[in-house]
Amino acid sequence: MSLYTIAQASEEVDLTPYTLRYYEKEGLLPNVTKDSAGRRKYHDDDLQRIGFIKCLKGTGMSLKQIKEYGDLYEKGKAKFKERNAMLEEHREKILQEIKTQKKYLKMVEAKIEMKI
Amino acid sequence: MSLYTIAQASEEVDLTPYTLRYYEKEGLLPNVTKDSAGRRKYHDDDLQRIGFIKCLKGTGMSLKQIKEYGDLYEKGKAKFKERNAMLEEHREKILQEIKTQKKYLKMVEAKIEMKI
DNA sequence: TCTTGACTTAGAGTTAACTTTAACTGTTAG
DNA sequence: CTAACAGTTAAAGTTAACTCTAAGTCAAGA
Repeated sequence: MSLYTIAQASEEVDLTPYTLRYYEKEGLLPNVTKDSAGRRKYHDDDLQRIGFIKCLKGTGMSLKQIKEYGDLYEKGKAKFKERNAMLEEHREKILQEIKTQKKYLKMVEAKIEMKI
Repeated sequence: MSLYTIAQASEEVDLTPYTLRYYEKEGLLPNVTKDSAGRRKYHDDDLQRIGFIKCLKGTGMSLKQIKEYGDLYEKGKAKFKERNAMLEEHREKILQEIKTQKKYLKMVEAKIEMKI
């Protein structure tokens, strides 16, 4: 299968239909098409894009920034540099965040071991 | 020094005075005292507690849950088991989150390397 | 044909976590 | 003594990211 209704796409990417429509309204999913009755049809490309949106969001990027990234993506090669710079900056943020999480993990473990 | 005004405490823990008052209102800081003029005085204990709140919050625990944990903490030894169970569950959540972050990091790095 | 159910829209409502405002009080420097 | 300042309170406002409602459309099955 390579076309999905909103319910199927929703299932596939584990986001509610509400959220998918919201992302689209916010301009994060510019390529979702509609059938003759006006119902959304999601393509594999759309699902991949949603997967990457979830990745960016899950690592703390705001929807606003994700839209900026997506907008650059839409402009193709012309904006490749700018787009990759965003990703590289974000990569650093993730690395930093993992470090912080590890530090916090140690704090929680210390508290567990404290037994008071 | 071992007593801090709200401004000093705020500086120390890197949260605004607004946030400190808000945390207190939400019951997360039950031991902050006031001087004769009604102004808050933060003790080292309070700062430590705020530090641990930041740890829990930074690893995705909601203020509501943090309050629950704090409330158990206030009950001392009586609630030690329950409290530690919370921490151990949270520990698993952090471990899972670190895994997810690493997966997402790989996705971002793959996208950077893609050069398209 | 009727009705059921999944979709559509615009716009309102919700939640968490702050953040600010307004009106006020007590402390301190000149 | 007084002006500036740092604090106080209750309550309203803000923001991000959903989440839901209401009113309507369309296709498919009994």
